[in-house]
Amino acid sequence: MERLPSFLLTQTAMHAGRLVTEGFAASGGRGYHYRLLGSLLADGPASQAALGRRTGIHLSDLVGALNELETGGYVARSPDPGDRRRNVITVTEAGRLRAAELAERAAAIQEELLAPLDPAEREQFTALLAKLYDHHRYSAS
Amino acid sequence: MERLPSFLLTQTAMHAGRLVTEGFAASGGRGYHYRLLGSLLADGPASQAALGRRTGIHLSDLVGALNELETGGYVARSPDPGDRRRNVITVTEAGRLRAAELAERAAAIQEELLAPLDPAEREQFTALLAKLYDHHRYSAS
DNA sequence: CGTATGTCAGGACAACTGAGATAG
DNA sequence: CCTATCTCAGTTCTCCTGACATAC
Repeated sequence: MERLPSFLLTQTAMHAGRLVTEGFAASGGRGYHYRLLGSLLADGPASQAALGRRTGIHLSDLVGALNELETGGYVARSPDPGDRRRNVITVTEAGRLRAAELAERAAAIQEELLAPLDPAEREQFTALLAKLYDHHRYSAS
Repeated sequence: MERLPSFLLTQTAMHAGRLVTEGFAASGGRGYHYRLLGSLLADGPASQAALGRRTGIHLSDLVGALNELETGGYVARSPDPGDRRRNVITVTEAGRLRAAELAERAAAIQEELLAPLDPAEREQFTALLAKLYDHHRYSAS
């Protein structure tokens, strides 16, 4: 049981989730904020639907997360002139600073999560996880 | 972002959780059932409080899961003669068969979860996860 | 007309909290 | 008196469903 991958995975992820929630809460943020700002900075402005597909965040939850980011002045919603159903989400200057702040937090969280692993093991672990993630991402749905 | 361990871990675990829930539901069971029967068979009968500590299942949730197992005739609750606050939980003969059935399911689930990894990678992955699990298990709390 | 988008209300599930009764 | 055990009611959190209005 203590060697069952599905068990180890879900238990460890639960702990990781707590680290993320608490780590970002210490900066007054949430994991979603980092994911969204990161995606917008890495791949450019996008509509909400596109953002949802990119980040894996559910459209229903996106609305709330973007409201929070907009209230903080970190992103702006502007109507897409080419398709009036869409909002184009862009990162503001404050959002850029905020993203850097959250990235620091994120790094600290990874450090805490992976503490017992040496650099080679961390690399291995991440690579194996990515393999699983990609496999299930494309085989499901 | 797609390389961030905490992200990969929680996303992959979410998928694993679904595989577990669906896989066991196909046999009319739950992940908790397998965890509990497995722990009882591996480490012997126990009180509910001890079982909770062994399996990481919350005491409140244990009550319900044991009710289900008891209704199915897989475990028996009997008062502990040495401490009348306690129920001693034992596995019945039917429970033993049930555990074997669920173990088969569990094996199929691991196979599906780890499908893209070769045997050596599976071994590595499990060992690294166990290292993380143990670390956080004993450093937290 | 059918499909995509953004919004909202609420359901399902698991983890957790708090309170109680009983026993040590 | 304080702590441990078992039980249950109910909160919280995330993920998800369904419905709606609007625009393509």
